[in-house]
Amino acid sequence: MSATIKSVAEYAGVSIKTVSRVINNEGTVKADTLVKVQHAIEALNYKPNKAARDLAGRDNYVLGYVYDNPNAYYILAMQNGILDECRAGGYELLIHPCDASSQSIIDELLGMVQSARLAGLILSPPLSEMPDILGALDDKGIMYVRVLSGEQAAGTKHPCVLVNDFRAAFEITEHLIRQGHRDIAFIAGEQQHNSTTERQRGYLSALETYGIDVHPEYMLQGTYSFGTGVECIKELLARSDKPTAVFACNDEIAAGALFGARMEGIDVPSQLAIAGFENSPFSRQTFPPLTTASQPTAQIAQQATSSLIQSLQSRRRGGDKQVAASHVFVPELVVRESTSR
Amino acid sequence: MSATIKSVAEYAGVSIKTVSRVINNEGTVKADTLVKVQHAIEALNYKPNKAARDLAGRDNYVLGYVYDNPNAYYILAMQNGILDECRAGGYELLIHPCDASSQSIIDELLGMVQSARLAGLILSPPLSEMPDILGALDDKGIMYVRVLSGEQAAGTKHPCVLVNDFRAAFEITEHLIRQGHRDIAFIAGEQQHNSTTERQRGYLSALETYGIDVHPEYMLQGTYSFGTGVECIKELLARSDKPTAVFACNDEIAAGALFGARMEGIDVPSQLAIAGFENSPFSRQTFPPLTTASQPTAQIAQQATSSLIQSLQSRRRGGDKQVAASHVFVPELVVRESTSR
DNA sequence: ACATTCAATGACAGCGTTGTCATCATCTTT
DNA sequence: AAAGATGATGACAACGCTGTCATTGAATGT
Repeated sequence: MSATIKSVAEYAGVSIKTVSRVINNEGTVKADTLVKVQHAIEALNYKPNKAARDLAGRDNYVLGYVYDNPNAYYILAMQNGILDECRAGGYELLIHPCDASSQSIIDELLGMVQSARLAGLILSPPLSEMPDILGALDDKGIMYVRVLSGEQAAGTKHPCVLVNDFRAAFEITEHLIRQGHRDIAFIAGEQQHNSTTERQRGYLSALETYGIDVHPEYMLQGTYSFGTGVECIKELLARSDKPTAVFACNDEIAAGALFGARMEGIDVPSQLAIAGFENSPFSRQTFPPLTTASQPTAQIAQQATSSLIQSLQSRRRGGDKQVAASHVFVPELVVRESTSR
Repeated sequence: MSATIKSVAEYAGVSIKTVSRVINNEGTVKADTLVKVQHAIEALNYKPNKAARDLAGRDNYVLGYVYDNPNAYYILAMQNGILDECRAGGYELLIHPCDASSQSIIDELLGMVQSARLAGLILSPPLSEMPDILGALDDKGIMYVRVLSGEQAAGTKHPCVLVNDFRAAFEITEHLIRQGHRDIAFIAGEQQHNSTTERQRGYLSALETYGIDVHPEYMLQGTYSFGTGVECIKELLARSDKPTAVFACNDEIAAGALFGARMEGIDVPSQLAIAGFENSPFSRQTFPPLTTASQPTAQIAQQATSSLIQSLQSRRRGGDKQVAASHVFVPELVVRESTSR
């Protein structure tokens, strides 16, 4: 049927082990041998058999994506990005939704890694920000890559991909200020997500930069849900000193706030400006559409996955324990009608 | 580390081949031997090694989920249902988004099945309704299960799971009629989806049952998108004989219609009733929330997957070519405020 | 020139299953 | 009772790769 390592070896006139060295980038192959083998691989359109590699090697060519996040759009975008890179690198993906607040979450993850002999994990918030989990993985020598909120790499030996929520939140707040708003409320999601506190920091920093006093009563906190938006906006609009703008921690909260405002008979944007975060599809499907910040989730996922695969390869090659690279993405401001004057 | 077929065989005092027969349900094992082996498996907590099975067997323990559908909630719900069953049956899942209208779609699928040695495919609309694709798969002897719109099984040798869109659409239309509406518009999505025509049939059948004349100008057609809802509602509201109710083929269209109505200054539900279909999360996140029909997508996916796995097993056992079972689900009417009087 | 080291390569044994074919015990049939 | 058919089981190779260790040839040091 399809080419095997043996046929490639014969074609190139070397042993199968040398071909194995080439496909695994072991780096101990002479330059001209390397070329010969690569030619043979190309000529025969050889693809290593995953089952055989899994069976013979120490761990399987399978990565795990672990998440605890109700946001379907986010998950799907992450997943698609991960899948693209997995396919390119010959890996499979095991998808594992879980409950981060569960007592047994650590055992669950360790058990999963062991029983499926996973090569590595991709962690997105909030799991990527839980020291206990990371510590347990480190102890067992499990490879992983983290996607999380932050501005610069915390020097670990594991790669990570950062999303600069601080900066983006600053820009959204700045946008509202430039529209003339001074009474700007902030509705937060779960505090356990680092992105929540980062976005809050960005909000506060913008207020400070523009010399606007912080109004603690304007800062509310709930969950990343439509319901939180509805409740919080009601609370805000019940005040005698209503805010004129709201920055919600994500689009779902913002959509809820929009809904709530409308129920109270408040028009958006003329009486109240609302901004969200994430640029999820339904930020375009509200009336009016939401100003938000767009993060290239699929691209972030690709970057994370390819970093992980690279670490995996370098470890197999001999384990240079150097600090892994990290990448930073800054979400981009998207202005729509929910904040227009 | 963990138990292998060999350790189970020793423990049970049989050969490894007999253990293999047991775990594959080959059925040629004596009753008491069977019990012995099952005990051994339980005692040692034995799980067959997937890589070894893949390597030794004819095809891999991997199923493929192929889809062409922009609806994140639907896909994720399908996927979760499929994953649950896969895990239970020891299968992996390969996820493959694709473009159903592509010229090379058939080659793409066949190539994928061959190169990943997939055991079978799970097809959702519109792919599950394309005769060319099904024919090509049949020719190659590729196993698959279909999820599609319909009322009863088309007797094929492949299992299928049906969603009775006709019935549910009838009920939605009936609900509108009972609310006193007679001028009910219908906004369709892509005609290539069987569900579109089924829902349309249900709509027409309800009108007929209640002796209401069909008004062809009230029947519009577009895509399953927010934009279609916006455009179609504008067209409908521009008429002198405006409809008093709209049944949109899915929630996304309905949300667009709601949006469009509001832009035209029409209140929902007092001036116009709107119903959607699907019960996707954002049918709850519009103002007012949408009346819709709820289909248990994850459950449908589970049923489909377990049917497929069963077919696979029975084929391995000797290939009784009997007509495969099919299951029917009827989406359930969910009444919310967008149609209240 | 000779011993020593090191880089490059190969031979070969697994990895844990399934498929094929052979074997053996047990029924039927005549 | 002998022959054949049938059912249950086992021995063993094969699947395609990686890990280990041995071997080769060239470079280095003295």
